[in-house]
Amino acid sequence: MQLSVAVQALSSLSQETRLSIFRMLVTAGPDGVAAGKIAEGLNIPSSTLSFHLTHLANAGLVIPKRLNRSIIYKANYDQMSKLLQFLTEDCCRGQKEICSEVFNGLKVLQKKNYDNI
Amino acid sequence: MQLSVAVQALSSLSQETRLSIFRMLVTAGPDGVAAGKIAEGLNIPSSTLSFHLTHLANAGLVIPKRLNRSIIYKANYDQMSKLLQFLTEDCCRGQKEICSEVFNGLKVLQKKNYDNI
DNA sequence: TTGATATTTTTAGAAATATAGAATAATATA
DNA sequence: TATATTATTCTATATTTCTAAAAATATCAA
Repeated sequence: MQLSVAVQALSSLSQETRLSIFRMLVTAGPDGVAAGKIAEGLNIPSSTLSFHLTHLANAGLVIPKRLNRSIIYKANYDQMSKLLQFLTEDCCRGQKEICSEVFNGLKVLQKKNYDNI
Repeated sequence: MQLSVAVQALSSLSQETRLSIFRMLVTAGPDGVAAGKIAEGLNIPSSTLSFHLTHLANAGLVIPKRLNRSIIYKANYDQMSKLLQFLTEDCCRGQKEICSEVFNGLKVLQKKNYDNI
């Protein structure tokens, strides 16, 4: 992932409403969440939400798909994975002082949950 | 790490100049880099640099320390570690589709370099 | 204490971002 | 076709962020 692309993704996540949207979509999983349900859950006007969803979609972090009258948004796991790889490997160069806790944390999640890692 | 703190850290890294500064400081390691050297390396005016260094310091991502006439900046490994933990564990909930590549990437770095992980 | 060096703070203007109401578009249903 | 539903785009306004020159501060050395 290029620096400029990473900046765009980071910029998208560096806003409380958008980070909350992304977290909601990760939690929701592959089914995604309709725009209206997101707006309801976060209690924000639809036009404000739409602005943020467009931002996230431009950064490649979410993917919209129309289903009847709704538009379903899903977290783009692949793009987030690439951002995390950029941060750990490219930006932090795998430095043990930075990455060992992350590594250990993921190892624990791996043991806890067969669905993870 | 709280959501609002994560947002502040992400916001700090979501700007090309600041991300470049942080990468330079990670690469430099524990010795850090003097403000003047950073400005020289990135070819930016000192006042502009100072603005960005203050931003990074407020986000806890860098730590300044005066040494004679210079001010040496170091990457704060601990804060970056916490941000990465927030992103992988709290935000992405350790989802295998997002985190397995990160996990594998760090495992490879672990094997390659005794200094890492 | 004067001058040189290193950096920050102040300041101001330009640019980008965020918010939300109103208008518009797409889809579904009676 | 008329109406309701769902969401986006347009628009205006408010706010924040970025840039960099100018002024101020801190340190050191002669």
